[in-house]
Amino acid sequence: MKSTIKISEKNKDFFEKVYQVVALIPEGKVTSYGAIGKYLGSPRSARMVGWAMNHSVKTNPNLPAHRVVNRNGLLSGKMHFETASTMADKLIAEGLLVIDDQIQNFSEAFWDPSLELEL
DNA sequence: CGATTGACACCAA
DNA sequence: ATTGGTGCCAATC
Repeated sequence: MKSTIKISEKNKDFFEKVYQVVALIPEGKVTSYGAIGKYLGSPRSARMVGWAMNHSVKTNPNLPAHRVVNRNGLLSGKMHFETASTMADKLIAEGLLVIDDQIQNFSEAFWDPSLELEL
């Protein structure tokens, strides 16, 4: 069943939307920057999503940013966490298969907001 | 204000 | 299939 989130119009900032989507990522699932950007209407603004995440660590430390990886399912931003192993460790703890900072079952663990969520 | 950087993605060769 | 180059938008220097 679709969550039907519907990002409130109160979210005026692009970053807020990113935070919202990331916060809605179910445990054991992951998504990509491009998917989030696409969901927000800017499929080419993946870098922006990454930028938002970078700040999210300081602004929203509770945000499950470890569930956001690049298009390849690679834990590109693991170095931005408390420790370089925090990201992979959390993903593994959630049931994901992460080897060498690479999500093995990325295909089945992939969670596309554009598909799972209703705009 | 101009140039460079950044947790990326996509197209072309 | 792999590698290289270009585009995205905002922030920081």
